Amino acid sequence: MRISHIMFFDVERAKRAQNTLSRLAIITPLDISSIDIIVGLDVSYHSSNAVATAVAYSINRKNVIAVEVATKPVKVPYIPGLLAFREAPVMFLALKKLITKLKKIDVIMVNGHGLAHPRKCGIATHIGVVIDLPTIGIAKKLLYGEIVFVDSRLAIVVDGNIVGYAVNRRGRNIYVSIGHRITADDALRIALATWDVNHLLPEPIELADKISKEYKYIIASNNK
DNA sequence: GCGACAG
DNA sequence: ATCTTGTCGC
Repeated sequence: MRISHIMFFDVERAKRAQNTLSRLAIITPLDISSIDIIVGLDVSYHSSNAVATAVAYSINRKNVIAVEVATKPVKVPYIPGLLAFREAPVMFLALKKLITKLKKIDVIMVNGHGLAHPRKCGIATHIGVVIDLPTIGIAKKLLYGEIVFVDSRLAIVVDGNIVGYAVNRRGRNIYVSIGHRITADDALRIALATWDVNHLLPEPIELADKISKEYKYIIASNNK
């Protein structure tokens, strides 16, 4: 039996890349009033294929504007802290398809963390820095950081700084963190502005997750 | 060495 | 993430 190339992933090199990318992450306020199009990014799997879905959601119209799906054989194992090297490549494929069909994108929401990460470079920050657009990380579980009560809110603190907030939904916490070109407060405002009270996740991510699972068999078989 | 560990 | 029926609880 031949050794799978999945074993040749260079962990130390990946961590060095994250340290480099994290230094390029920018924390800055957004003009909330002009924000409209939020893109949600998520990935599902079918056998050895990753299926990424990019959903463009309009805050003003409270509706989906466009959807694009992309697939790619998975070549990197899942290692906590290094998720971006497994999922970002296929997310970029779906994102590029979507960008060619839209006038503009205001913010991108990624399923995963941003600065709430051991090297301050979760997948949301990784993607944001690479394409230089505002990004927000949305995760169902905490990976890194401390939860601290600040002004009656649950703040995610890393190295003494608030990098995001935990939002209680359906009795469990959902973690919203800074990805790139945004502040923790603005990330929270935008997440709440797109959050359907009946759903566990903000709508762009909720929809990307559902659509990705809905089409993975069709897309994956179409990929053979 | 031990435990934790996004999707 | 994914493999999966019934089942406990609001």
